Amino acid sequence: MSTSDKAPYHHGDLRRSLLDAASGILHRDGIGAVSLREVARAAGVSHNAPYRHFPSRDALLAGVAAEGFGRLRARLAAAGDDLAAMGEAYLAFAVAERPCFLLMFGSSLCKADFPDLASAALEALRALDRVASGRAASGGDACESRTIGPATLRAWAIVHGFAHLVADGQLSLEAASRALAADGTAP
Amino acid sequence: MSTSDKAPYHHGDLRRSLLDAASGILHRDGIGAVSLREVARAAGVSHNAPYRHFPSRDALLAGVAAEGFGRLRARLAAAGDDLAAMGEAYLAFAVAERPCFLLMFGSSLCKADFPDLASAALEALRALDRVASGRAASGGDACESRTIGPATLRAWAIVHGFAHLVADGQLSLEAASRALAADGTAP
DNA sequence: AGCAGAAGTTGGCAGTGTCAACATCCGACA
DNA sequence: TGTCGGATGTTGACACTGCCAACTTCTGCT
Repeated sequence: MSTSDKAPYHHGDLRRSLLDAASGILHRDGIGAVSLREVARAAGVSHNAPYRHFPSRDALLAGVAAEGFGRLRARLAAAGDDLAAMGEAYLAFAVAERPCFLLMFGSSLCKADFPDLASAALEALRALDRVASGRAASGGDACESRTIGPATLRAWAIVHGFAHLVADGQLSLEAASRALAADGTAP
Repeated sequence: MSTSDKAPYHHGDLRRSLLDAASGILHRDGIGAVSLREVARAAGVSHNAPYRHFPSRDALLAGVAAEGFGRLRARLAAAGDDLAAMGEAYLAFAVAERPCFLLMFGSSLCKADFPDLASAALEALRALDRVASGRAASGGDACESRTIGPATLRAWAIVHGFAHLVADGQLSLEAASRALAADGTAP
């Protein structure tokens, strides 16, 4: 409606608009407020248009979550090869994008149902893995979760635990950040 | 309908029945299936009866979650004063009561809205705190989360992180358990 | 030029949470 | 003992949701 003044053929790029609208509502009003119809309304289309791009509400949410993992990955990558910095970045993401973080790691979406989501998640964690298992140095018996090393697992659990506690409001970012730094992601 | 054959006055003890029914549905079909109407149906009352005992669906879920924290507390207490055992117990709870665990630590319930829930949660963690901060031995500058010590925070974050990863199906219980033991809840 | 199919719309159904008004039954008080 | 207040449970309704089916409109390709 801004780039073109002629109301393009159909819409131009719904799907993108839907993802953006959903993301906006998610951050503004929480996951409970993200209904297919509300999203459609926000995108200016009829209540059934989303079904041409997403087979279900959960599929839309999975799309939003997958993009969230993309942003998380970017943040982790920006932290370079410093494990501690990555932990900070993880935490910062959980705070800055709390609703999305909760969506990404919440139970509402079964990752098995959405391969794209699962791979986006794995992709994000791989950054963490690269650094953490490089740091491990010692032996390398691949843990049974074959794509992620044991050192990563430990680092991930700590950071993820703090992130959840912060996201749940049970802990302040400062306290978590301090505890994280003191803990020894760098033992 | 079993203890009395006469269909008692009103119901006897709805609220208890509602909590049980909700808990049953939660564990059987997941949180999405726990609707006020379904719970009422399972308890054999009309769709509006629950409102005499819970002001909203979330309040019912908060009640279920609070009882979950009670059971978690019992498990932690049963682990005695052994921090490692408590970690195992925490993990075991997350697996055995996965749906309830996800409800308890999920984002759907805002603890600020349900004081009973919040206090039940705190009560459960206090057991962890007692042992962990006893273990800390060193200085004791109370962390800003004044009811929980910093040593607890760290232990909690690790255990909680693993529990979430397991509950999300991203990690097997065995792997988490192994990593947890190796990690050093006993540094 | 015209057509197959993608993209979007209208209408409808079953299910939900919540509110309001009504019925029933217990316990307390006269 | 009889009656009445309030707690408990019921019926009915409303707005909202996800999803399905049938219909229209537009597009890119032959």
